[in-house]
Amino acid sequence: MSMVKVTLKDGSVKEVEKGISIYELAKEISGRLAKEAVVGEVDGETVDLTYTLDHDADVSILKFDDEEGAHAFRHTSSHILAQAVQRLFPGTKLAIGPAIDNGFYYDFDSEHVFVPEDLEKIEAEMKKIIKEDLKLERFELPRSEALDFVSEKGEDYKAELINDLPEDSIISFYKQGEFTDLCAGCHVTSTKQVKAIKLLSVAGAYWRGDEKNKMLQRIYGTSFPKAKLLEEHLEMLEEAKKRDHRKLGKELKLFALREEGPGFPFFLPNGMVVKNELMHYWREVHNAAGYVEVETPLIMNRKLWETSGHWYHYKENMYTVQIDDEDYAIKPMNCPGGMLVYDMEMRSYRDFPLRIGEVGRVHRHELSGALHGLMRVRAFTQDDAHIFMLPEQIKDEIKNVATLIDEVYQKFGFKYNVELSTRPEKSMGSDEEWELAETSLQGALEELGLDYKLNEGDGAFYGPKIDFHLIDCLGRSWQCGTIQLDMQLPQRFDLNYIGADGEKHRPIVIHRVAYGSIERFIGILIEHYAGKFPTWLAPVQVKILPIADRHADYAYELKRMMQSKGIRVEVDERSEKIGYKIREAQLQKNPYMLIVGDKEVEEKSISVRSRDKGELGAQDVAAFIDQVISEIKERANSL
RNA sequence: GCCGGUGUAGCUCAAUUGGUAGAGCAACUGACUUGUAAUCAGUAGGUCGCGGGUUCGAGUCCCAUCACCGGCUCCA
Repeated sequence: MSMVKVTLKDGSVKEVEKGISIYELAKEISGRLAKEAVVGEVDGETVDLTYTLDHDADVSILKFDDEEGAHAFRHTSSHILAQAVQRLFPGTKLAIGPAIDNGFYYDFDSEHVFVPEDLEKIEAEMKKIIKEDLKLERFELPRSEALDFVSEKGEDYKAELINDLPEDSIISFYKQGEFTDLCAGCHVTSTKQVKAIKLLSVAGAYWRGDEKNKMLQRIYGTSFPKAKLLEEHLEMLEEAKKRDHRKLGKELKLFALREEGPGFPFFLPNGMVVKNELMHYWREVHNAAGYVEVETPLIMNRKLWETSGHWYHYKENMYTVQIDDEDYAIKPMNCPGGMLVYDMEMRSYRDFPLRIGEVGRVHRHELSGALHGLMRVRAFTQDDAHIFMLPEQIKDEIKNVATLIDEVYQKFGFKYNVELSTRPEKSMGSDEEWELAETSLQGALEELGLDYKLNEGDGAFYGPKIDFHLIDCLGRSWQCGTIQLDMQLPQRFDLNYIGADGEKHRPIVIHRVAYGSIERFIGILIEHYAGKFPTWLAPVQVKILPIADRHADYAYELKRMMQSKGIRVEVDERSEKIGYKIREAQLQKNPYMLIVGDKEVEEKSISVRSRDKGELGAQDVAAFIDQVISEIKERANSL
C-alpha cells in the first residue's frame, strides 16, 4: 500500500493512501479536508479532473470517469447554472441543484417564467462564468450563522434546509466569485474546468418532491470535461429519439394512440402479431413451469372491491359503471378475481404450489400528465399469476418464479436490476409472518446469487416484494416483473386449504408478473431492437419483391410455399423499381427480402437480401425456408 | 392532477409586421417493366385540434377547452 504525503493548505501534512477518493479523504480528515480538497490544481493536459491537493503532493483523487468525479463535476456545473440565472434574473430564489446521472439540474423559484429561448441566454452566461475561471472556495458556519447568512439573502428554501439540520451542525458553503451556495460538496476547483456544457430543458418540479408544495422551475443540463464527450452524449440522445417507440410504432404501424381514447392504445395488425407472439411464448414457458390459466371478468360488483379493499384504497383510480342500479367497477387488478377462482373449490395442501395464471386486461385511471406512449397507459394487460402455497414452500417457489422471469428477460437480451422491498411502517400481519416472508424472499435471492438492492420499508402494506427493473437503451429503468407476497387477500377472502392434519389453514399467496405490462414490455422491446425485431417476432418475416410484373406468378408461388410452413410473408407486386421496393422493405425492417427476376424464375431459386447483413446472393428455396423456420423456432429454444 | 411547450393535408414541415393556406413523401391515374435503399408526369386531398372573443379582416392576437411533448407527483 503506497502512501503519499499531502500538504494541506494550512501547512499541515497528512499521510494518505495513494489514489484515495476525495470522499474517503474527507472522511479521514473529517470536515476539514473537504475544504482543502477543492484547493488543488488540475492537470488538464493529461488526465481530466485529476486533482492534486497541494503543489508538492501528487495524489490523484478524482476523475471524471469515476462516478464520484462526474458527480463533483456536474455539481459545480449546477452551481454555474444557478450563478448565471441569478445574474440574469435577479431575485430568483434557489432551491436545490444536484448532479444526476448524465447531468445536473437546478430548481428555481422565480417571478420570471423560463421559456426554452431563455436557455440559450443562460447558457451564454454560463460560458462567461466558465471563462472567468472562478475558484470554488469552501467555508463553514455554525448553524445559526448559516441561517442568518442565507436569510439575509432572502434564500427561504436554503433556510428551510438548514432548519431541518441538527442544532449543532456546521454548515458548509461553496463560493465562486460573487455567488455562494449552501452545499455539502464536493466540487472541482475552478469553473474553468467545465469545458463543455449544454442546457437541455426546463420543467416543473415540486419543492421537495411533494405535490402539496409549490411548483418550482427546474432547468436540466449536462456537462463534460471535453467538447467531444458532450457531442457524443448529444448524439446518443438523438439516436435514442430515433428509437422512440412512439415514433417507430407509427412508422412500423404497430400501434396507435388517438385523442378519442387517451391512454387506451390501439394495436394495429403488425403490433398484434408481436403481442400474439409474445403471448405464445409466454404460454409455452408457463405451461412448462406448471401454470394453469384462467380468465376472470373485467367488470365486477362493488361488493367484491369492498371485500378486496380496493374500493377504499384505490377508488380514485378505478373506472366505475352502474348496472341495474348497482355499482360495478372495471378491474384495476386481477387479484380479486384470482381469489374467487381459488375459492371455487375445496383446496388441499396436496394441490400446492397451485399456480393460476391470468393474462388480464386491467384499467386504471392514471393522471393525464403521466401518460406516455405504451409505457404508461390506462388500459393494459398483465401477465399475472397467483400462486397459492404452504409457508415452507415460499422460498423455493420464489426461486422458481425468479428463475422463470430471468429466463424470459434473457430471451430478449435484457439487463435488469432486482430490488427487494421490506415491511413498511404501516403494515398488516404479525411479526412472525413478516419475518418468514422477508427471510424467504431474501433467501431465495441469495440462493440464486442475484444481486439486489434492498429498499427497507418500501414494501406494500400487505407484504414484501421483489421488483425487476429492465434497463433500456437509454439507460432508463422500467419496472416490469414483480413478485409480491400477499398476506392480506387470503384473509379478506377467507381462503382456506385442508392441511395434512385435516384442519383448515390459510394459504400463502404470491402475486407475480413477468412482462409486467405487455404493452410496456412491447414499448421497451421496440426501443431495445430499434424496431428490428428478431425473425420470430417480426410482423412480416419475408418480403418477396418481383422485379417486373411477369415475375409475380413465381412470387406468389413462393409465398404459398412459405405461408404453408407458417412463415409470415408478403409480396410487393407494385410496378416500381426494385430499389424502391427494397428501400420500403428495409424501412419497414422486414428481416428478409427475396428478389425474384428472370434468373430466379428460370433457376427456381431466390436472391436473398437480409435486413441486417445486406445482399446474400442466390439461395436454394428449401434451404432458405429451413433457415427462416429455424429462426422462428428461437421462440421456443428454451424448451 | 401540477409547471412549461406544442397542435397547419395520412406523414414530415412551410406561411414576412393579422390581408383570405403551400412543399416533399404517401394515396389515386397514366406511362415506364425495372436487378439490391427513392422512375417520370398528372389528379385529388385542409372549416389551420375543438369552442368562443377582439378586428373591416385571424393559421397568425386574447380567453377557454382537448390532446400530445418535456418534467414533477404517481406507477406495470
